[in-house]
Amino acid sequence: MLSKSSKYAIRAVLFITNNTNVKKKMGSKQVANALKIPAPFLAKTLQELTKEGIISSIKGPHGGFYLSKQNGEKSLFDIIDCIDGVHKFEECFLGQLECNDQKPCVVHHIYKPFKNELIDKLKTKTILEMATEYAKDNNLKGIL
Amino acid sequence: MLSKSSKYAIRAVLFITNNTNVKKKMGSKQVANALKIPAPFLAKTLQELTKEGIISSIKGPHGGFYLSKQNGEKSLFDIIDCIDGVHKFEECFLGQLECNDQKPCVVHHIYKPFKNELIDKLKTKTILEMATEYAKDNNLKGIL
DNA sequence: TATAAAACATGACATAAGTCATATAAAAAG
DNA sequence: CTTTTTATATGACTTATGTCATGTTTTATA
Repeated sequence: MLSKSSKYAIRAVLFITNNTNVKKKMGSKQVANALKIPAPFLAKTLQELTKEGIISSIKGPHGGFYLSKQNGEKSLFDIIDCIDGVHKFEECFLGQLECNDQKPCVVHHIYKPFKNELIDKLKTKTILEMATEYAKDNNLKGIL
Repeated sequence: MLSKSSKYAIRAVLFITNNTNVKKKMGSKQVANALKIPAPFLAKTLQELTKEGIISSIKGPHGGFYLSKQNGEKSLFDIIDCIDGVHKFEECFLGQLECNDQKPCVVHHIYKPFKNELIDKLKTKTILEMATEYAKDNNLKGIL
């Protein structure tokens, strides 16, 4: 469903959220290592996110990527929109051109509520909230 | 999530189920036209399904693809297994190497029940049952 | 038995997705 | 003001997926 780029982006942003602040930035290679993601590929992705204002970056020594307060108010949906575009969620699970309550594909009534719940969470929760939830569910203590 | 091939295959098999029998077969081009699927591509896919015994075919004039009684007892999961392989369903929605109840990704608890319900339906219901359900939900009368 | 209709088989081509490499620009630090 | 560190920008390369084209085999039918 999501492209690898989007998946990488989401995981990277959550990681950056939980491990940086304005004082303590992080290079793309560090993130790539921690998440086992190909480094040059992630670098490009992080740049796109920076351009869209979803994360922040500073060049030069002790530079790197970090999350500003403003950045934290964005949503994971914004990330997907930035990388893949939104249409990902509008397609029928089985690829039917038309698929709705009147002309449903054979898994429509299973897929629809999942999709709605998913989109709702991705849109409603902020990046900061998501990162906090992640840290809690995985028993991570504070900032690294 | 599913590849285009799998989606094409599932839709084609359901269509064939509802529109053929041993006496009345159907060419791959007809199916392709009806479903707006690229014809030569579908032809290849239908051949793979035939080889796996998921659908049946007869060569020569008035030949074509059709569903035998035996074929109808297979499941949509068998189709996916044949085309994509099963691992499609084993991956984390966000691509984490490890993702389970102890170390969940941020949408794990939304994705998991959906996946379970989906797999259960795809495995449990026969092709024939699925095709019947489809026809009913879409108000299709009998065989074409 | 010759012809035609269809599946079958193979492979070439196109496109997109993902990966990697190189060069440039900015900024901190000495 | 030079060096070093890091982001930024660009593009080449690889792989997988999807699309299309060609020829071969089988079988009904005339």
